[in-house]
Amino acid sequence: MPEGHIIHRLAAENLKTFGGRPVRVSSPQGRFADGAKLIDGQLLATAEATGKHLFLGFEEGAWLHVHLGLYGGFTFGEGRAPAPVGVVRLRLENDDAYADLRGPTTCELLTAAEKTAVHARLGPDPLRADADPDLAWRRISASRTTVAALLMDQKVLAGVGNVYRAEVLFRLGISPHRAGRDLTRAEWDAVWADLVGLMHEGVGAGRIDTVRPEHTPEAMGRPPRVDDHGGEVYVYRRAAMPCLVCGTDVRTEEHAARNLFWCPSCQQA
DNA sequence: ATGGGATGCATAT
DNA sequence: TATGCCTCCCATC
Repeated sequence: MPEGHIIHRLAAENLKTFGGRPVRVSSPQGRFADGAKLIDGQLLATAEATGKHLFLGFEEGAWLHVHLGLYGGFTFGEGRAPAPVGVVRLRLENDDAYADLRGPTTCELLTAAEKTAVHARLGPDPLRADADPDLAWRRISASRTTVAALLMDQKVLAGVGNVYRAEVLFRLGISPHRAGRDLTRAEWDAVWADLVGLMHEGVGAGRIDTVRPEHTPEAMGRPPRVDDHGGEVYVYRRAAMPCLVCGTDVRTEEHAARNLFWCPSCQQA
C-alpha cells in the first residue's frame, strides 16, 4: 500500500533489521540477479526515503533504489528465510531476519550522482524535515491544472498518492477541480500543514487514517465501518456512500487516469 | 478457472 | 489522453 508514509516506514524497518551488518542479497526471481551480486555481503550503511522512492546505501557506495509502483511490496520475517514464495525480485537476509520484495516497478543500483538526479526531479516531501513547501507553491500557484492532478504530480509534491490527495482536499473543503492558480496562499499553507500531520501519523500507524474524532462512526452514532484498505477515511473509495459529515453521496470520476473521490457538497468549487 | 482492479509511473501521441 | 508494465488478490463464474 505504497504512498510516501509506507516508504518511510520501509526505510526505517530495513535499517533496523539489516543496518550496520553484512546483508546477503539475492534475486530468487533472477531479474535483479546482476545487481544483487554486486552488493551481496556488504554492510547496509544507511536507508532513506524521498516521496515514494526508497534508497538503501551500501558500504562501498552503491545505492539500491526501489520504487514499489502500484502493487509492489516488502515482506519481513524473522529467522532464517524460507524458500521463496511467488515471484521475489529481491531478498535481503542475515542470520536473524529476511525481507522479500515483490512486484516493484523499480529495483536497481544507482551511483551517488544518479541518486541525486532522482531527488532533483521530485518536489518537496511532507515527511522530510528538509522539505521546502514554497517550491511546490510556486508550481501550484502558476498552474491551470487541477489541484487534484497537481497533488499527485511527484515533481510538484513527493509522496502524496491517491488516498492522501482525496482526503486532504476533503478535510480542507477544497474542490479537487479547482485550478492550482486559484488556490489562495492560506489554502496551500493549510494543505501542506495537514499533509505533514497526516503523513507523519501514517508513518507511525502504517495506515492512512484521516477521520477527525468528531466524525468517527462512534461519535456520529453510526455502526463502525471496516474499510478494505485498512484505514478510516472520508471519501477515498467511498463512492455512492453518504459523506460522513453531510450525508451527500460521495462522488467518483476518472481524473487524469486515476480514480478521484470527493464530496460535492463539502467541497464546493 | 478467470478476470478485473489496485494507494504508480513512464512513454507515446 | 491513451497504453503498457510490474504482481497479487478478490469477486465472480
